[in-house]
Amino acid sequence: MSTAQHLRNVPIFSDLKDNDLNIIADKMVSRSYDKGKMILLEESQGETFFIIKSGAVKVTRQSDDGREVILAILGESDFFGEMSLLDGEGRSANIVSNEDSEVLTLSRSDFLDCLETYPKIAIALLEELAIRLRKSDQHIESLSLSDSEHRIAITLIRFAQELGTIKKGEVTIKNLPFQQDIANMAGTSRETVSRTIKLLEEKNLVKKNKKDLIIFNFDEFRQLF
Amino acid sequence: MSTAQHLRNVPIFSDLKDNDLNIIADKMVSRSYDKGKMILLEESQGETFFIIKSGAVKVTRQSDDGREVILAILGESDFFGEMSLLDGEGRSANIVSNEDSEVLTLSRSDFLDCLETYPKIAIALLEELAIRLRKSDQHIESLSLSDSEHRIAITLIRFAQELGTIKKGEVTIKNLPFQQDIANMAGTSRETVSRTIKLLEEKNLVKKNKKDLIIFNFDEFRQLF
DNA sequence: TTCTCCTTGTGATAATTATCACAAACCTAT
DNA sequence: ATAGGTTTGTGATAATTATCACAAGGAGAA
Repeated sequence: MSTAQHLRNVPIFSDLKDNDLNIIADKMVSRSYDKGKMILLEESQGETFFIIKSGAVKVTRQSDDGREVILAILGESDFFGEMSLLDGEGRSANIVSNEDSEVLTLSRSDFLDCLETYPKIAIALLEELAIRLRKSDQHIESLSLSDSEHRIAITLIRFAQELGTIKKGEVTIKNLPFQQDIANMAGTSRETVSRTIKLLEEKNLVKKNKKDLIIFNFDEFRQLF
Repeated sequence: MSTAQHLRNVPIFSDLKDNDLNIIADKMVSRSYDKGKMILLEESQGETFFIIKSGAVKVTRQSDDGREVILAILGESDFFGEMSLLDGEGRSANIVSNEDSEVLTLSRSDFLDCLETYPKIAIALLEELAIRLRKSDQHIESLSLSDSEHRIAITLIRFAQELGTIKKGEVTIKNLPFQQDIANMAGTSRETVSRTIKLLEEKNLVKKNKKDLIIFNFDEFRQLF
């Protein structure tokens, strides 16, 4: 698939005319990262905008003693790197390739030019940031007000929405992330994740199947948490 | 002060020419809210953009059983209401007037017109949203990885940065918010806030003075937490 | 297959923090 | 100044969750 065709799938570019899309596509450079590779380091200066062509990345922050929080997992057609381009501050998070991934990159100046030239892109980007902010707010709420069972369930809901496939009310999350990653998203410990998923199974809300997790009744499940 | 003069202080409008500023100012309507009044209700449809002319507001989310998280406290020249205008979703938070406040409002369509007409506003707004997202990320990190002492200290640092006055390394937070509000921001209980502030006083890091709180050495304090 | 490494399950225990219950301190208006 | 309403301080206790320790399970390499 051509670069322009990839961009077509990215919400912030989808409003553009073919012609304009090609102009931008020409400025982009493709890079690949093996699973586990660090793509962006916290603290470093932000000079690049990234769009995920294939694969997935983890957005994380780390404390001094090495524990990490996972802020988000981004997949195909998602983008990152925009924050420090926009506000000029250093990176606020690490980005690690979560599978072998290919990304398209745009330099700082080309990115900012784009925004000036195509107001529609800026507006679409605003929309996307608003969505992310909304998710962050929900995340903060759940960390502040919910116990670990709820937080873990909410994390599973997030995965279901992003990686799940629905089949008459039943959602299957293929390749559920490791318990440690779920714990790092839910702000709890690995052991608590293990115990809680067992609890949810005992309540007949979910079922594990090898590396997959099935949520029997997704609507009811969301209702509950 | 005229509406246009107020807008001049708002970062997202500060790049505009006087002329354009006046055009926008003409479209704005002023409203006032007494302390404690609900300005925006979670779940309701978002149709208005707000700029704070004077006073302060609390951005909160509430759980079913009535407990609340405070996501932010916004003051003069800050704005809110943009999120649901941008992504079309319902409100994601409540806004409550925290003091008697005056706000300027802009209708949905005027706001969106502004963004189309003045790309600079859209870019400045992107910048502001990036800053907010960054703060949210930090907030999530601290809720996930820190114990209550750290979270409370971080909350005090936030207040110091937003409401504090510095005097040779010493920051005074005038009119420290209620312990209950601090607790709702830090994701802990009111009692824990009381005990923790006492602890910080015993460590000679801060001192209470009536309704004010003094952080003796702000740089060191930030270092520690 | 078998060995090794990584991931998961689970009990026991410790640590942290919430909750409850008041008393004390502080405001504000009469 | 006093009364009534808020806000804060503090002990005792309970609940939740982290941590430690290790067994068991699974996946991939030799």
